[in-house]
Amino acid sequence: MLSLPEQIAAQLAARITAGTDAPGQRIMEQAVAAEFKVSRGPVREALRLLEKDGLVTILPRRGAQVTKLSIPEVREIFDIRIALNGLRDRSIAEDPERLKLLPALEAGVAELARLARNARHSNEYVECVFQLNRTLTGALRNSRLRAMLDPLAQQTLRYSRLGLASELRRRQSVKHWQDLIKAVRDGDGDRAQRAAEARVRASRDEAIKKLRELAEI
Amino acid sequence: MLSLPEQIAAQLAARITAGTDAPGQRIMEQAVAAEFKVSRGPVREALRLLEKDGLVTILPRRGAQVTKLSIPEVREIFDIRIALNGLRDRSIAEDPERLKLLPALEAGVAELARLARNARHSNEYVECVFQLNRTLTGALRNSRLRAMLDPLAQQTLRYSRLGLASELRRRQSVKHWQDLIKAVRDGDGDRAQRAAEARVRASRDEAIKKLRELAEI
DNA sequence: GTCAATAAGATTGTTGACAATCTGACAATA
DNA sequence: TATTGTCAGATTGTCAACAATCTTATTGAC
Repeated sequence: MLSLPEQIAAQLAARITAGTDAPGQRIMEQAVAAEFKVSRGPVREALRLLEKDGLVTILPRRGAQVTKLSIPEVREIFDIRIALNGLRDRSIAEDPERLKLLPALEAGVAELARLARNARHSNEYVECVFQLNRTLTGALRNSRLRAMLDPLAQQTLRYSRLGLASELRRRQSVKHWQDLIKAVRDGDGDRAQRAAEARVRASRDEAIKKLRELAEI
Repeated sequence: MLSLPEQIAAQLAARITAGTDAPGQRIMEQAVAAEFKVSRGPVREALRLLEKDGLVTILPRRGAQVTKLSIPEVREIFDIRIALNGLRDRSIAEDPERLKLLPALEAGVAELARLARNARHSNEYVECVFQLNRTLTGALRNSRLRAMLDPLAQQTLRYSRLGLASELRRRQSVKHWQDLIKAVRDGDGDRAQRAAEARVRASRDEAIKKLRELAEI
């Protein structure tokens, strides 16, 4: 069961990733406390949890605001994801029990391939990628890497939902996922790492290109 | 100026990295509050800060304890450091303003080389490595990577102080640092990343070997 | 008209008390 | 003897009020 602060954090996180709460918007303890019918204590803690995930920024004596993401910051997040997803997928591929994961991965990638072919399924596609990543991250033995990856995945969700990936890009991405599956099946950590890095790197370049276009308008 | 929770967290962190507070030891809010002559609120927040750094583990309804580090967990921390230090040093080497850093780096590595030659300077050596890492991490433009590296550096300090590095290992490490400096001077991100990865990887293998020996006794 | 000083209001930081939950010991039962 | 139930003490979780600080609007001087 989730603690009170965790419940509050989860609800606020959903709003932020969905875009209901816009970047830069202030979040006041009092207001949230009133809304959830609790005192400010748990709300304070919920905001600290969200800060850990990078979804809000806490300014001393000035409260919390929904984190604004500049292009260099988005780039930095992607660069970190390249490094850590590479490590994650290498660990998975070298795990003796990796074969248990394969059915779920294969099903996820097959679904992904289906969704990638139709531009209208943009939201489902994004959701499917998120779930695939969750499957992999959840399979990690030790939890420190997972604790670092989860916030990054949530951050990524924030702008993935803007529909930044072109159809060409999505097909390329499916290819990378298939490479990864093969590497996991063979227990080839090097190849798994390279496939993950290539995938996130391509994702980064596409996202930044799109964000630049958006910024010019 | 540091906030009250930050001050408390800093003092507790110092005790933990110094080993005064042993792994597994419970930390009770009441006791800490009494010691620092504050109420439990700021102490609570300080413990949350330490949890973010991985120095304490918070168990629901059971308070905080100094994080215990198993060998697989230490290995995981090193693996993450390989990935993120690689990214860090690549970013530094590709930064147009990297040349400003060189004097400080060169001085630090010269000092390191001096300390590496004498086994008695083990503590100073560890401290010098820590400072070199701080110099590099502090030079990062964006802060998210820094926010991830700082806790890892602090964790590393916990077992570096056990004197795990042999003299041979330290000389090898100096070599890696020198490679890094050259790569930074040349603006060669690839080489900087490889040097960093090699350094931390060697550090990991040595530390794990030593920990296994310690575990057997 | 612009800028700085000031004061009122709003918001976060801290406190101490109360409520909910957990731990460990002891006793009752099979 | 082993297991389960209960109880007291200890500890964390939550709350509401107070203090410290910041923001904003207003006033006055230049």
